Amino acid sequence: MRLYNTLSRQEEEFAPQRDGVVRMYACGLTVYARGHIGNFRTFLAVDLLRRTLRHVAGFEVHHVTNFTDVDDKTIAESQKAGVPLREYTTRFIEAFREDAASLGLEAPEDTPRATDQENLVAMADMIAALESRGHTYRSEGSIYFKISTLPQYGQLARLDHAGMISGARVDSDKYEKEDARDFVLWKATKPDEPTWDCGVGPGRPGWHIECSAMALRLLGPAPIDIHCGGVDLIFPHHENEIAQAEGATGHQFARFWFHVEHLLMDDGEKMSKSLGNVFTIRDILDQGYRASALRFLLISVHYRKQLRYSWATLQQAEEAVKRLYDCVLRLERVKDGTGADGWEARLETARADFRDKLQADVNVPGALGAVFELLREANAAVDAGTLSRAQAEATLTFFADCDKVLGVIALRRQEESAPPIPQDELDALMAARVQARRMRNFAEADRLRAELDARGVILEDSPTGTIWKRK
RNA sequence: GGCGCCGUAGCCAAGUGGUAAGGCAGAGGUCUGCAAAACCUCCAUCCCCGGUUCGAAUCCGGGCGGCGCCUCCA
Repeated sequence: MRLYNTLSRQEEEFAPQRDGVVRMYACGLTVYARGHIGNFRTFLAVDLLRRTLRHVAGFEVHHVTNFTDVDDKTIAESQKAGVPLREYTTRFIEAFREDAASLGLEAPEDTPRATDQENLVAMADMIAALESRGHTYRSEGSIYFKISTLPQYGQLARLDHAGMISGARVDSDKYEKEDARDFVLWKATKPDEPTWDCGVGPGRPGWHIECSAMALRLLGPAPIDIHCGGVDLIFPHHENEIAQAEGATGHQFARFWFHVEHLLMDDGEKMSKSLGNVFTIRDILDQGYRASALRFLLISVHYRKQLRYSWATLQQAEEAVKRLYDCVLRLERVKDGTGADGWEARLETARADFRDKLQADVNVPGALGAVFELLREANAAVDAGTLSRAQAEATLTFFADCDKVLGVIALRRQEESAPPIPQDELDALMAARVQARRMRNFAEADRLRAELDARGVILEDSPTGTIWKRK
C-alpha cells in the first residue's frame, strides 16, 4: 500500500506500525451547523481510505473522528439560539450522523466529543505535561504554547515565517500573546461562557488541543499511523497539533499525514461556511438527486485534486451509477449458459487491476476505470448468452467486492428497495400488462406503461421478463 | 509579498519517460410489438514556447491561465 505523506511531500510505502492495526485519526466537524458537501468530500475520502486499508490492504482499522463541540462559533450560535451548548451541538451531531448514513460512510470506531469529561481531562493532562516541560506560559487567565521552545515547529506546513509579511494578517487573536505565532491551549472564559476545570485552572479548550489529546488517548501511544483532514487544516491546526503532542510526549505524533483537497463551487470558489456558498447533503437530495450519485461524484476525483462541483457532473454521475446498477440487475437474472471462455481469468485481471489502483495512493478514479472496463465485457457476455450461472455469480461477487470499497451499489440497492407506489399495486399492474402483452393487446400494455411512468416507475422488458425501476 | 497545487476530447476524469483507461454527452449500426437496456463502430496527441532524450502528456526552463494556504475553515 502506497500513500502520499504531506510530511515528506512524497508517496511512501505504508503499513501500520503495530499488530496490523491502522490507528488513524481524522479531524471532524465543528458542530454549529449542518455539514456541507465540501466537508463530506473530505469525510468520503477518508472513508475510501479506511475501506481500502480494510478490504484491499487487509489491515484492521481503528479510526477516530471527533466532533468539535466547543469553540467561539458553537458558543455564539448556541447563545443566539438560546439553547444550552451541549444540547445545541447534539442537534448537529445527529444531523451529521444522518447525512453520513445517507452517503454510506462506514462508522468510525470512535467519535469522541471534545466536551466529554474524559477528553477534557486528557487535554488538561497534556497541557500539564507541556507546562512541566516548559512549553507554555500563562497570560490573563489563558495558557499559551510558546513556539520558540520547539525548534522543529513548522515541519508539516513548511512555512517561511521570516517571510511572512505584507498581505498576510498575522495577529488577529484578541488575546495577549508574546509571539504572534503562539497559540492558545486553554482559554480564559467570559462569565457567560461554559467553563471547565480539570486541573489546569478554569477555562475552555483552545481549538487544537482536543485533537492531540483525544488522538493519543484513544490511539496512543505516539506515534499514531495516519492523521487525516482537509488541506486547509495543515496550517495552523495540524502544525499546532504536532507541537502539542510532540511537546508533551517527546515522540513523533503521526507517521503519515493524509490531506484532502477542497471542493470548489461551479464558479471556482471554495465552498465554506464563512463564504456562505454552501450546499448540504439534504439540499441536494431535496432537488431529487440520489445519494448514490452524489457519493459517486464525490469519490470520482482523486482526493488530492480539487473537485469542482456542478449539477451537470452530478447528473453524469447519476448516469454512471445507473449503468453500474443495471449491470448488476442483469447478472442477477442470467440463465445458465455454456460458459464464457477464460472468464475466470478475466475476472482475476480486473480484480488485480482494481486493487493495484487503490493501493497506489487510493486512486479511486483509476479503480473505477477497472470496474467499468469489466462491466462492458460482462454486458457483452450476457448479450452473447455465454455466461454460465456460476460465472454470473462470480461476476456479481467481483462487483460486490469492489463495492466494499466504493459503497455505491449498496447505496443504490437501498434506494431502489421500495417502489414509489405500493408493492401489491405495482405487482397487479405489472401482471395486467403481462397479460395484455400475451394477448397482443399492445394498446393496453402501453397504457399501463404510461400510467406507471407517470407515477415514477419505469418498466424494462427483456427475454427473461419485465423489471421495474425508479424513474 | 512568501509557499504550494493544477491546466488531458463538448463535459467529468485516470495515466507522470515508450507512444492517450474509464464515465457522461454525440453520430452511425445491431437487437426490439412499443419503450428502454445492452452490444459494435466512430469521436483527443495531452494550455503555449524552448530544452534534455532514440523516444515526453509525462523530466528541465520560460510564459499564459485557474485554485489553495499564509487568518476561522474539510
